Amino acid sequence: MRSEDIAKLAGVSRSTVSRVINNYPNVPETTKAKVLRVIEQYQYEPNSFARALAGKRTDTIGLFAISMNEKENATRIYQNSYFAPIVDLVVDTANARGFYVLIHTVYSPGDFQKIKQAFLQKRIDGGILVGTQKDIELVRELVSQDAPLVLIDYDVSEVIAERLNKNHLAIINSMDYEGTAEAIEYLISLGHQEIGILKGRMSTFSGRERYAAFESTLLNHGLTLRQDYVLEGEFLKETAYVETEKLIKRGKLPTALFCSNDDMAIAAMEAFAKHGIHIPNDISIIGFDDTQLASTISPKLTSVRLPIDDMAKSAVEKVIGLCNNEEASFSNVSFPTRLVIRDSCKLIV
Amino acid sequence: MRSEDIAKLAGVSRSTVSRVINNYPNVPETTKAKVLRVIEQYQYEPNSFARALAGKRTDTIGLFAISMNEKENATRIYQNSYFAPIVDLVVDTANARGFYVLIHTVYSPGDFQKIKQAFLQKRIDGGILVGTQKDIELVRELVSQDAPLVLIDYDVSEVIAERLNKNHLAIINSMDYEGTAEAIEYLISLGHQEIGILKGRMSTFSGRERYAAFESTLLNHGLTLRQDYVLEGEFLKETAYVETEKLIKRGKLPTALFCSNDDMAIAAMEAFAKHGIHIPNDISIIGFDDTQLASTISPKLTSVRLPIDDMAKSAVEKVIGLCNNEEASFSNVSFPTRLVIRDSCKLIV
DNA sequence: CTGAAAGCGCTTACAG
DNA sequence: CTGAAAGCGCTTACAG
Repeated sequence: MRSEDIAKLAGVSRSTVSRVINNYPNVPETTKAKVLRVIEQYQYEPNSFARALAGKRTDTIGLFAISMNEKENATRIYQNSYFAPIVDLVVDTANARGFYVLIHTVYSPGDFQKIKQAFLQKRIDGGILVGTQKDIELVRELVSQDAPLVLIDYDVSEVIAERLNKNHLAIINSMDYEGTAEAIEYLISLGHQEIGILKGRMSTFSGRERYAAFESTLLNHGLTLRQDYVLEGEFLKETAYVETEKLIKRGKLPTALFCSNDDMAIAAMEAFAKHGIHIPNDISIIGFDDTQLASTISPKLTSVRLPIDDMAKSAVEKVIGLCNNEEASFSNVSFPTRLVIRDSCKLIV
Repeated sequence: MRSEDIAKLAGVSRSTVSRVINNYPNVPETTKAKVLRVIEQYQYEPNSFARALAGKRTDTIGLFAISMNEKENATRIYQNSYFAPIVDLVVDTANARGFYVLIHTVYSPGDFQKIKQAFLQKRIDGGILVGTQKDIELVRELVSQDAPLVLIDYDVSEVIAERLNKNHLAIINSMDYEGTAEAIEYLISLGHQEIGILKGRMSTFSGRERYAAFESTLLNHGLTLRQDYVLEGEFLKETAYVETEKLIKRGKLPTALFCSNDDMAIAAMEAFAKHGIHIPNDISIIGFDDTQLASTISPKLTSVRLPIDDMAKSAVEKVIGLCNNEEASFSNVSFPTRLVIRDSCKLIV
């Protein structure tokens, strides 16, 4: 069933069928109704490729999940508590707006080619990039072609410094700096003076932000930052576990440990438990991300909730807006985090 | 950059460029090399829509996640421990085979239309349907058009009984019946004689299979099936929690409880914990699915592991095979589960 | 081995 | 208001 067939059945030309389908104003209600009836009856759907080829959009956006850390179990990206809700919200929001979502994972630099391809082959109108280690050169190439692009969790100053073409570009972040500061302030308000940190991967924007906020909040309060309380966790459970055990073996513990994500917080809790160190009585723990596990483990973990829902929804709105040319050509929005207080931190007297 | 441009630059015709791109045998190495060099140099990618329109495939498969249970938090489908790994494996497997994945969620019967549309608009070469309550009428419509289709977790006898056109159709299942039987046999081998069940949603294939296996394994061993030990859990945490509390209030407990999924097992554990009933000393618990949480909670949950990886990978292989017409027109494969023994079941003496 | 031409199924100025 | 025609960028018999 092609538009030609519909045209014949309705006694009009293909042009008119097309006008009806695309809701052009200059077609009288009666012809419109006539055509629509036939379309309805035969469940006609215009061929999306022919449409796109003839100049219409594809009504498809790309969602590219980048995970290039060899240490992570690379084949489990959508089970990750960070990616999963993003997929959820992006797909739902896009679907609700009548867009399809093409989803692709990037595990190696070679896979970046696939992102470019999706654009060059005109498979998508725009794309959302999420995950660690976005390749600035790829981004440069994409934006130089005016491909509508949204970056989630990206350092804006890098974009500025690199003098990227900022047309059709949007950047979505969470306010990790402020969120971390709030968490540390909370610990301080409980009376903690000796606070340690499990750092995230410093090659990521969020890893750097969380550490920077930790450092400056301590300094602002005149607290000392002991280097043996600074653990390189790299956002990974295994690394965090090992580092925590090293800390324990060194003898002296901080009274509180800020963990740059929940995975590491849980690993630390396991390490402490194994050595008979009780949470929160012996040491207070605070996580980041507020994953599902945070409220499930015992004791329940106090954590900083990431505004993933807002970020994902906003990313879709932005990319659709950019495709429609109804968005300002460059935007940069950050959503606030929220400290969720549970049972893993203790008041010091 | 169009094939025409490449042709000019390489000093050949569009036909030849096309032949090179599609790897036709009848083009000499030297012309091939000449053309490839230009393609390389300009990073040319053929327009996917023009290709598809001219008869080539789209190299895209659809993944449709169906979740129509109003009680579930419908907007969280990809965070579900069942869907998330399927998305993972489907996307990865498809990407590795050079296919893109179009992903769409179905929350209401109206959304089914979107699946049909994706096919009618020729956006995809084939599709994978996963989730509860697949609409048999939709499936009938799709298969009647010979759309390559793979159904995950679907009752084969229904397909047979409904006399569907089985061309270009494949069905992938897990061996829930055998898995459940193994779990119950295990409990019996530990000495349990009074075994209860938290049932899944009986409108789903897996819900029915798991219950049927429970029932017949008890009977096979001459054990009685007490109706007050049969709880309607509907696969939901909340329902399971309420039903477990009712069981507790009734006074007499079974010595073991088989839960048709881990979510319900965890809810039951919470209910028992609240009433001071100890696991596994007072009651043994066994779950199904072996989700991430099973190995995290305390005590660690014994559970039946679903072969989700095999299922998802196989689904992609099947759908690609069907698109290539290299698969038998109908197939039906089931993968075995595996009982993962942890700490939630006790030997009875 | 290779090019000219038709065709895939739409949209959109253009002309009326 | 509406149709004939050109064009989107490919592929593929067809002819040579």
